[in-house]
Amino acid sequence: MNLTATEENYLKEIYHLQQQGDKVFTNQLAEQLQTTPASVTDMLKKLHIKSLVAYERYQGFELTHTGASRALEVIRRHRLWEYFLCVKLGFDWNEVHPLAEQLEHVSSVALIEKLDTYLGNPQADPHGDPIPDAAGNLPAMHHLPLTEAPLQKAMRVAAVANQAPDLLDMLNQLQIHLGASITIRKKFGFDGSLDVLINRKHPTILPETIARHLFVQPLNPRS
Amino acid sequence: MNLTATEENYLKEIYHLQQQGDKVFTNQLAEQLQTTPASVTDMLKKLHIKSLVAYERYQGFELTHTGASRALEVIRRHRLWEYFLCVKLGFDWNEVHPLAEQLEHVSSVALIEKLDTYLGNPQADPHGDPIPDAAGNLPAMHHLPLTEAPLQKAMRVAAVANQAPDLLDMLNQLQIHLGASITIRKKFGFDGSLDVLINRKHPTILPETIARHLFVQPLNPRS
DNA sequence: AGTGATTTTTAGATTAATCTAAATTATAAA
DNA sequence: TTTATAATTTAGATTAATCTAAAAATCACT
Repeated sequence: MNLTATEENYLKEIYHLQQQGDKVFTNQLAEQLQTTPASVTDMLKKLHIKSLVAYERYQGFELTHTGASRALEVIRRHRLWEYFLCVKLGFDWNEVHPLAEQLEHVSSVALIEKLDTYLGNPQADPHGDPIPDAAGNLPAMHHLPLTEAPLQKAMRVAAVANQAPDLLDMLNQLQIHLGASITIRKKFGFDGSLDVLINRKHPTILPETIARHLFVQPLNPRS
Repeated sequence: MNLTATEENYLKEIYHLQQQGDKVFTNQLAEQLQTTPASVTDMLKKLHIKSLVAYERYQGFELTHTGASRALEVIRRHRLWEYFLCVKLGFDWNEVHPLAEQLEHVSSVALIEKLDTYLGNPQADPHGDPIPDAAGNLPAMHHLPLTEAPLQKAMRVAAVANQAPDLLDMLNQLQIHLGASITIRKKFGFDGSLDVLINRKHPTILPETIARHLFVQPLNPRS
């Protein structure tokens, strides 16, 4: 069955929220989608009837198998377009999210498969987020949050877990891009801030609010 | 002011209908948009209030200067996406129209300008239709309909004035693509059918219903 | 277990786009 | 110039998505 752009957005957000704690709640989703709890309830009833979410009033909800698979299709489209916008059209990584939000709702299997081929079947989008394949499988990523990385060990930035343009803009300033090297020199107990070396050259204090969104991997990953 | 996808579609169709006879009428537009005359009237009132069409009840209507300029923006986006789909993604010219109908409504000036640059500022889409520049100027094309081309003279196919997949499919079969050569050997007075030579090799009878949609130019155009 | 605060849902409207059926205006032909 | 036909508009509903305000359910704490 065909979904509206709005329905697709709901599924996508529910999917993302499920990544941290399996049940999702009305207010949580309303905030994420910048809408009211009442609107969320309305939409949930509809998605429930379509068997895309498992929903019981007042009890929270989660995607059904079908719902998750539809969500992954949208995420696949979103990330492929982001990749296209950066790599082919030369957009900066902090500009592509809102454009991909629009492009992801263009519905055509043939279009996405040809785009994927044209781009060379990329594994991750410009923020390092994995791109599901046509069957909905997510390539495994071996990341850990920078806040949990070992001290004194150079790590490679592999993903940024937040698309906020302001964050990406700040990372640009700090010369932190995908592939950049970060070495933690000291962790401050007071607020979790990190004293780091960026690209083996620039010492910087990284607030925990930033570090939390950075995902890294060892410089020579084997597994 | 921002327009909805529906409003953009109305403007685009009005623009196309104005190309043949300046005033446009309700039923005409309703048929083109596959909707009812009542819906057209509703929308016209809205577009009139927004100063995009000059409209007086029962008297037909036409685009204002602003309306025409907005229509050309949509046409520009449509044709650039068609070009992208054919040239970069490898779609066939008879498949791209419905996809471009969706992509054309993604609104971002930056996106279209980067796409245009990436494609090398093409002058025409895969059907030979000229692509307006960012300022809304249409590159002049020097075409004439095949039905009015001289006899015994090899002509180059420069445009197809109808996107119907069935027509394009038929042209594929006949080996008529953009750039193909057509020589009219005889014109039948009975129904206007043409006896032609395609690509200097294949003699074929071309019904007037097909010929009407083909636009050609002399093989070595100077002007 | 009782109660106050929080979360969620319902009730009732609103806006954009659409439709059908009825009424109105224009047009063309006798 | 009347009148039948065709084109267009209006009136009144419908559907999807949204909202505010009020009601209901759950939760958390004493």
